[in-house]
Amino acid sequence: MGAMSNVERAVSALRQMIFAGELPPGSDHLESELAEQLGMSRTPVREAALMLQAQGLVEMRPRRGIRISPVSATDMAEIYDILTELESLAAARAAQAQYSKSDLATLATAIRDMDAALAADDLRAWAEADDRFHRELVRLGRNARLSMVVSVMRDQVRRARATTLFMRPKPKQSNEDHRIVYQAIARGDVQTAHDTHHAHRQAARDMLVALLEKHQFHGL
Amino acid sequence: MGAMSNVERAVSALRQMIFAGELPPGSDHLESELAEQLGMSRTPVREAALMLQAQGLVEMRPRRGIRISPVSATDMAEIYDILTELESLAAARAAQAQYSKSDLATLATAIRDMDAALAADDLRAWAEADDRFHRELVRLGRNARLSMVVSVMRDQVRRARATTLFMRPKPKQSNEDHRIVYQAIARGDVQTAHDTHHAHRQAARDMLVALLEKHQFHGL
DNA sequence: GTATATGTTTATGTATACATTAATGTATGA
DNA sequence: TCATACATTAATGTATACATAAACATATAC
Repeated sequence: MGAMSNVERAVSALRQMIFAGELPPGSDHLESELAEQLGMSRTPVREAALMLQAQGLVEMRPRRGIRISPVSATDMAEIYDILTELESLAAARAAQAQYSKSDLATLATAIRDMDAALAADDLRAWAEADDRFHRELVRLGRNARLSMVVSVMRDQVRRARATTLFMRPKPKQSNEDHRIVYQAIARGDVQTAHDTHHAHRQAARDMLVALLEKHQFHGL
Repeated sequence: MGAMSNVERAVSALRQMIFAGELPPGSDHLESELAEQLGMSRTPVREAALMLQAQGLVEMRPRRGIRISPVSATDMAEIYDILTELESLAAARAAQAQYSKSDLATLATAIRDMDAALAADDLRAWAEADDRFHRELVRLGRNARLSMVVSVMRDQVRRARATTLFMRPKPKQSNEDHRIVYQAIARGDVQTAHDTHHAHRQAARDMLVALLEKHQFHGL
């Protein structure tokens, strides 16, 4: 029925704990501890940790336990550089694909939700809709591997957001950019879709890196 | 001494077998079979398979065994699209970094080796030097995550090369491109480095995809 | 002959036991 | 006091045993 293996349970539980900050960046955890917490044996925990390690969320170090990977300003710069290139390509491909208005409904909804969240000053809701927009954008680019890579990178960004979301300036220009990208895709303007999104992500990168550097989240 | 775990041994053995074609694309293998072949228990084989799965080399399907991932023309298009963007970024960053001639020695050597291999009509040697060039280029871009992603993608390309290397036209333009990229990096010409490499990879993509499509390597 | 239900097989998912080995603590000597 | 060698500890790496559940085959009904 609820055909979900313990490994899957462990993966999503650990992810949740990491994103919630319950397992703080840089902290170490024994396989046996985590296994007990999750009510299962070490085996599925180990396998889950291997998967999360492949996604850069944890590092398994011999005899030191499972370390929750820290995210430094440098890391964030690396990640955003990758996101910038790959998402821009996805935007270009989406524009090339000649999608109909109804194909783009999810994008449009996300944009409206961001507007609403911003008007209501609800940053959490904004971040959620922003995620939704970017995920859908990449999906429209129709490259399964690219989607995978981007989603792994976005996971790592998400972890820093607890820190950055309430320190960064209100994302006003951001919504403007999204709208331009959306319209470019709708009318098949490949260049504009690509370049606008590229600039959008690059701006976000510079802002976030500066923020993290300023607040000395270097090794955290 | 030779501190190498069975998991590591399993990973490199399986990689070798996959690249050598000993485990053909699309074939299925039981954990227990592989374990016996490698002279170890299922546990390290399973862990190795999980890692290779994260890199897209195999797929673990419940009760069907470990499947060696096939690489179709569509897959190749996806992979090259990613390689194109990320390697071009690396080229741009390398040009930005103002490397000295001696920093670029490895690149230069790779180019010379490609020339020599081409003159001697030794395609294997050419492919090896070509790999070396691209690996070094990415390294010079100084983005650890990007290097990782690119290396995973390149592994998948390598698997198709057994098929494509001797069917494709002689890589003559290729060497020309490499030289232009090298010179652009050496003089700090970011735009040329980026654009030339971008076009270089895109041309390779189109050629390879056409080749694979023609020879109906769709599901293989 | 087809389709459904039932039984059998068997590969995997998980738990557990054990071997290995790195890290820590202790003692000895200078 | 400090350094080195040794013993101890304990976490991981690996093997193994077993429960589970999917795939296959068989049989039965229509």
